[in-house]
Amino acid sequence: MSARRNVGRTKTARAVTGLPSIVRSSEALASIFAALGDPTRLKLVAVLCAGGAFSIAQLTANTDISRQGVTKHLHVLAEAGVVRGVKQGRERLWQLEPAQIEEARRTLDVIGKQWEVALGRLKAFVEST
Amino acid sequence: MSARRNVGRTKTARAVTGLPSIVRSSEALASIFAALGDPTRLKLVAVLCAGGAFSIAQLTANTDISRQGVTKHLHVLAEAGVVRGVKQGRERLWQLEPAQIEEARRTLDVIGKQWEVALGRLKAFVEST
DNA sequence: TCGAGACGCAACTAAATAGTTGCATTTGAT
DNA sequence: ATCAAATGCAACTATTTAGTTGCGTCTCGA
Repeated sequence: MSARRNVGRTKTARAVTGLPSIVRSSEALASIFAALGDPTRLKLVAVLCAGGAFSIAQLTANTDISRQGVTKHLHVLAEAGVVRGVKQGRERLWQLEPAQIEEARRTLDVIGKQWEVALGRLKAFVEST
Repeated sequence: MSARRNVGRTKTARAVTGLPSIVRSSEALASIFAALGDPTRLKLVAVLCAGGAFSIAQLTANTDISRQGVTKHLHVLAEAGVVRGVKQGRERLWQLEPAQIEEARRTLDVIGKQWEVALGRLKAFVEST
């Protein structure tokens, strides 16, 4: 796979040196966003953020898909660390893992702030004629 | 598509009535998260959040994939409203659309806060024996 | 004007994903 | 002991997606 990569390369858009931990471990971060990037999973998270621990059967009742479908989505969320399931008797109870949500939020915060700062610099530069 | 939905339905995990605009328009929101849910696209966003406007050729120079691959990713980001491209001469310059980023951040904020509140209630309930 | 740089479009491939069905396993309650 | 509830596991299908190649178009500059 991959031959003749970078068709049309030019001057390289470096100059973006100070990017924090966004780029590093972008794999894990992207997996968090990807986990949230599906309507069904987003609804599951919305239900779970009520703070309780719900069984698969309970969570299935809110969706239009089969129990096994919900199970798959839960595993995707768990893989990304957004959610955690604990076996309790004959059912498995799922709950949010807020740390990962928090990390994603922080990332978006950084992106937004960087953008603001950059806009500020640009404005200052334009006005410094 | 879909036959025998909701296999194993039980009591329905309602009781989650006050969920704000997270569930509503979950399609659009999910598309934002999905757009960020890919390492290549996350890196593109990281570069763009430096505040400048970069051409496709420039952005391609930072990745391991072809120019057309980058173009596709940019279109995914644009579809989600995360990014915007403006034609300028013979090149198209892409820049961030911080409003969407902000909306995603706010959503994660709400989720986290709801979780905290719910945990607080749970703790209070447990201690109110 | 004409060549090269930057891009757009279309077709195609391979892999991932969402969703299903069917059946086996565990466990609580009668 | 036994039945039903709740889940787990595996195979399978269809759609989406990431990435490619090839070629055509537009536009700047010598």
